[in-house]
Amino acid sequence: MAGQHTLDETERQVQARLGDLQIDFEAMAVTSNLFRAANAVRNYLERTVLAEHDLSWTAFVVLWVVWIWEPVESRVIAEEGGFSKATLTGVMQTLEGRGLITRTRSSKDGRLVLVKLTAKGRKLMKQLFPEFNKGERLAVADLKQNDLGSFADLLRAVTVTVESQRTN
Amino acid sequence: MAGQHTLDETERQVQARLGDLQIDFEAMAVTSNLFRAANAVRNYLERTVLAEHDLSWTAFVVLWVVWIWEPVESRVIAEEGGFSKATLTGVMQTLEGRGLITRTRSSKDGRLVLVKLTAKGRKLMKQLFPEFNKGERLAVADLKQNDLGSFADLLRAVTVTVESQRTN
DNA sequence: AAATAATCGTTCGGGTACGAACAGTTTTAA
DNA sequence: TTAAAACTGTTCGTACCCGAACGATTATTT
Repeated sequence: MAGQHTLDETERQVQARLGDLQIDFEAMAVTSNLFRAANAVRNYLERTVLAEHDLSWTAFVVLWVVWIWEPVESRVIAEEGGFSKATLTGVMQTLEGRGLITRTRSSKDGRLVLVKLTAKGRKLMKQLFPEFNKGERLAVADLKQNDLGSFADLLRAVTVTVESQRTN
Repeated sequence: MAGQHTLDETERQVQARLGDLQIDFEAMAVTSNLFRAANAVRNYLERTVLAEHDLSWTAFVVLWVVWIWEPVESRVIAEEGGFSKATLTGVMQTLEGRGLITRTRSSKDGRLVLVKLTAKGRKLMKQLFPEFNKGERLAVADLKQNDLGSFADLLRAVTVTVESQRTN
């Protein structure tokens, strides 16, 4: 477990520093555990499944999105993966250099770049994704099967709420 | 919303590429939504509350842990925050340069470094944390109050499961 | 006491990660 | 049909972020 301190102890310390200011400790617990969990799962999968294929988390997500939806515009990859276009450019340069994807400018709309997997990329994903999914299964192994659906729904609700706040 | 495609459509595409290979789609949905949610919340809070104080997410987490538990060893900060010692060193150098924390080598154990907030750091956190918590509250605003506790428990369970897998 | 092992924080190298500014393309206004 | 606005992907600068290797310190063996 990451934290050594109990939740109660943490709450006491926060109140000691803020006096009687109202703090929503349940919201605090959700966000802090959200990050701990996401980080833990990411680091675990990067160290095990992905390290064997010399891939970062983001590189894998890019490959996965392209694998499922190719040919696909850069913009869509960034949205689906949840990272910025700037980040995506760098990651795709790496993947293109390793011969896993190709980028071609669209003839319909000169602003768009269409991304596809190479044969090498497809072969990699066909082997890698089942291994990756095995890791995902392991990450939720201690949860009741019955909870998984509502768990995913809660996570989705957080995403929707927060993204509706975007100024754009 | 980040993804434009439905869950069903995604599952169909995956199966089309893997034939009859068994895939745990519920586990897949949990991890993918876990990251989407964590990323969305992080980016939102970085763009709003933290940007006003010119702080990154990680820098804030470091300040928060130190604020609550000072004086505290580097090792504990990395554990509580869920990032590596290497990452921590860089972030703390930034924070020390901005006069928000101090680092002193322990006299009891020459390997340890003890971290504290400066007066400036404490003043910052006293103002910043309530703002930050308001953002956290907003992120879970659309969830039923009744679900928050079990949601945090599910997240914690994932962390525990994954971290028990560490080879160490 | 001397050798060995364990622990801690830093450094190093490479790969993300972001917002802002940019150039090129397409769409919309006037 | 020009001019203005919107959109896409890249570049730039700065800051993370990690594992591995390292030097320093402390604990454990023998």
